[in-house]
Amino acid sequence: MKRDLETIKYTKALANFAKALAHPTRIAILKHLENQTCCFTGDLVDVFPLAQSTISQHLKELKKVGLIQGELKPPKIKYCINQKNWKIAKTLFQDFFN
Amino acid sequence: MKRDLETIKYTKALANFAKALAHPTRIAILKHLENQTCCFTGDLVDVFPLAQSTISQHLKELKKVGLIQGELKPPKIKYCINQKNWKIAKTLFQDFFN
DNA sequence: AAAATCAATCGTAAATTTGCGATAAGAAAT
DNA sequence: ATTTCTTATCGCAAATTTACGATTGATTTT
Repeated sequence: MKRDLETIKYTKALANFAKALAHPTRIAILKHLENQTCCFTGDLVDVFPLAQSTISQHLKELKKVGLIQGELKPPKIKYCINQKNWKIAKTLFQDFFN
Repeated sequence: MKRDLETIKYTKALANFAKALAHPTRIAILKHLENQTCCFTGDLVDVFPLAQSTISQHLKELKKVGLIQGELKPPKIKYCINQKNWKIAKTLFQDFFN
């Protein structure tokens, strides 16, 4: 194997997405967002048996990797899947598994 | 969302696979195994700038989640992709991304 | 039988992750 | 202006992950 820069970049990108998916709660949040189109932090706090701060932290991670985005609807925040990055992640995983 | 037992089981399984993929080295090891069909621990130690014990640890994680399997070829061990579980992981990710 | 080879495991340190309660920050409603 | 509502952030503890060198165990070669 060559392990050139392109390969390493691709590998890191995939590992980053995988890391974001590496927790059941974050998987469930994304599934929820897929079904509901969008939702507020509070909705998730009602669904999952976790503290509000914990949910917020998971949302932060998903936002950091770009899988979701938050839209200000004061005083709430509406979270949605970031379709562009979602597609990128999908493609990376598809390619990885052939 | 229902969050029934089936859903939770599926979610945990996917998160587990994701966790195994959540490190660039493990992604690269799997890619390497895909290309080479199979290989020995020592081959990987030559490819990656990591200690032998570290590579061994990553292999252990991949084995734990079932993505690879080791066949004894004394004094070496030949590692291969576990095709059955690979397919399962592939399907889980495919379903997840629709 | 002794030395060499290969890979797993142990022990340990540093970094990261996960979870919580408490607090802060922002806008809306009173 | 004060209170209320919603969510982010801080500070902290516990658990997990990552990496390494050293050691061990098993097998092969000498």
